[in-house]
Amino acid sequence: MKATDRLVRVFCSIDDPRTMKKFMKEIFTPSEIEDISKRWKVMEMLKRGVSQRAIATKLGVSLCKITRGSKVLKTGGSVSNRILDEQTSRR
Amino acid sequence: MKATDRLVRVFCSIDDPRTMKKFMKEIFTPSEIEDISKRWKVMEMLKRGVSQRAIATKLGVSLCKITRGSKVLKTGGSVSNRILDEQTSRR
DNA sequence: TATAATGTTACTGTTAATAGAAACAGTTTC
DNA sequence: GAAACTGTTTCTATTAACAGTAACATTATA
Repeated sequence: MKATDRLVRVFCSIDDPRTMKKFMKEIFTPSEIEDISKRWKVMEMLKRGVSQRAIATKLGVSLCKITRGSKVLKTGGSVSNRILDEQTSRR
Repeated sequence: MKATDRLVRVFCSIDDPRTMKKFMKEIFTPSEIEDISKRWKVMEMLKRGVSQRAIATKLGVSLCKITRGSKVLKTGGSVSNRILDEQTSRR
């Protein structure tokens, strides 16, 4: 099995948020954590219908990053899209 | 709750490897996935007692990256360390 | 239809991770 | 104790993600 798949399984095996956060701090650099958190926030805001320029201004993020997130959400079978849907409907 | 913590919870909520891999491809760039997979592989090899120079040669990875992984494993309460321990003992 | 708002793409400079290499420290082995 | 091996740190150059900005495309609206 490839290293990527083994890592995927490790992520799957962790279900406690505290442990997950600790693990992420071990395997990601601080700026990577910042980056991916921002990417997720972009996704959340796109899903809420906030305009790309408003997101850019509010988060201090460039448009290229947002377009990237936008494409993911439009992709068929997007996991991010499904998760955000579930979160919204649960409220 | 901060975006980082929300993202952490999303990771925790996924337990199917196929879904996890798909999600990671959505939120990480291809080179980031390459990078973190290599970091994990470094950890695995360090844990097996492979010398840092042997790892560097085999994986085409610089020593600074390996020292980074080495420090994580030595840290008290390292999640990576515990997971690798569990994997080893299970075989 | 003209204008405004929004989405998308392209370009340049910046920044963080890290490769590659060298140097130094500690340990082992002879 | 000298030589070899291993771990760690430091330095410079490279690379990918991305900020900032502008340009272009599409859609909405007045």
